[in-house]
Amino acid sequence: MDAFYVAVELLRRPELVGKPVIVAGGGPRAVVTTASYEARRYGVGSAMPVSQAMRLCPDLIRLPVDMAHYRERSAEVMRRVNELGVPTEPASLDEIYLDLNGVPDPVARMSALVRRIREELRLTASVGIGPNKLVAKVASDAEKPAGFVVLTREQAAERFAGAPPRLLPGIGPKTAERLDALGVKTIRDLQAFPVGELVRRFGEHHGRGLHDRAHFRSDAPVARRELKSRSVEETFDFDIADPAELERILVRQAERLAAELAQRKVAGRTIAIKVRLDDWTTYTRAKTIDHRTADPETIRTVAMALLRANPPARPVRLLGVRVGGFEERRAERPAAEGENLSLLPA
DNA sequence: TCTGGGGTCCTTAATCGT
DNA sequence: TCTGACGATTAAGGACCC
Repeated sequence: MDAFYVAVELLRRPELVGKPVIVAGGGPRAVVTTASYEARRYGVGSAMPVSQAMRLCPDLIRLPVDMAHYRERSAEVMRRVNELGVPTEPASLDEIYLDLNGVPDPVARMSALVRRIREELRLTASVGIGPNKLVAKVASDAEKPAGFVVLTREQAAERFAGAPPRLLPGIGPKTAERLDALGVKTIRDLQAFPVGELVRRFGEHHGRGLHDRAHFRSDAPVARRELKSRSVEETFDFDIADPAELERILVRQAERLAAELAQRKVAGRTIAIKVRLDDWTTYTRAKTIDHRTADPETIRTVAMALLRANPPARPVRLLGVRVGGFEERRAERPAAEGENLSLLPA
């Protein structure tokens, strides 16, 4: 979906259409969640501090985040997507992969879908069609908004050859910087870079991944993914140094998190806290217990023990709690002769 | 008035059992 | 009893994505 949160907001604020608009959190430390295309012309973009965005565009209109509403509108979109009856993989509220293998005329089906979304929901979507998720993703981004790009792997490798490596998903600021230092300025440079050298410098996995990506090779299946962890975290408007206050906040977060786990009917074995200090140093501390839990008392007690064992040395900017390890623990070890598997812990 | 919140995946290191 | 290989698990940090 194109500028999804803003687009949804503009449906109820039609007088703002055509103006530079952002959806952003409140408070002095908020960042931009989504910017309208008009705002982007000023250089405003996602993840930018709102303070900076306002400096770039003083007339910027700032709307608060209303996730519950975006979730509802997203469900309306996703219902229409899923009516195609093909395997899907939601990537977020506003992105979804479809496995169109075996679908007779995928281009026609997808343009009909986009038309439906436009006419029934008054929202615009962009589509990328390709032989794998990587090509589809980059193609869908290429002509936003309302783009519709169909490419083979070879066409993608040629069409984006002149673009910076940063265009490829998985290559972020750090990797782009390291590649730049190696003289790799474009995807073409990356395509030509010896894979052995990439492996030597970035490691087996990442190195080979960079080479494959540059050539738009990808074999990740379209498959729905299970939730692995759930967390609650909060950046304070003002840094907090008082340990008692931090503990009160942690208790609230633990209880909120437990409620969400219960609602989703999941439970986990690993409980972790996250602390970000005023100088932006961040640490996490985790403890894995012998059973899965969603119990507020347990989560609160473990989180509190982790905080007390690791008291922040400076004022705290962010505090959070996480529960992970949802999946069933499975003994991979082959059974010894005569061993009774049924006596093993779950 | 620098830098959110909710996630995933990978790497590295330590530890433990067979 | 010691040693090494190896696989699994845990912990911590970091890169990346929307």
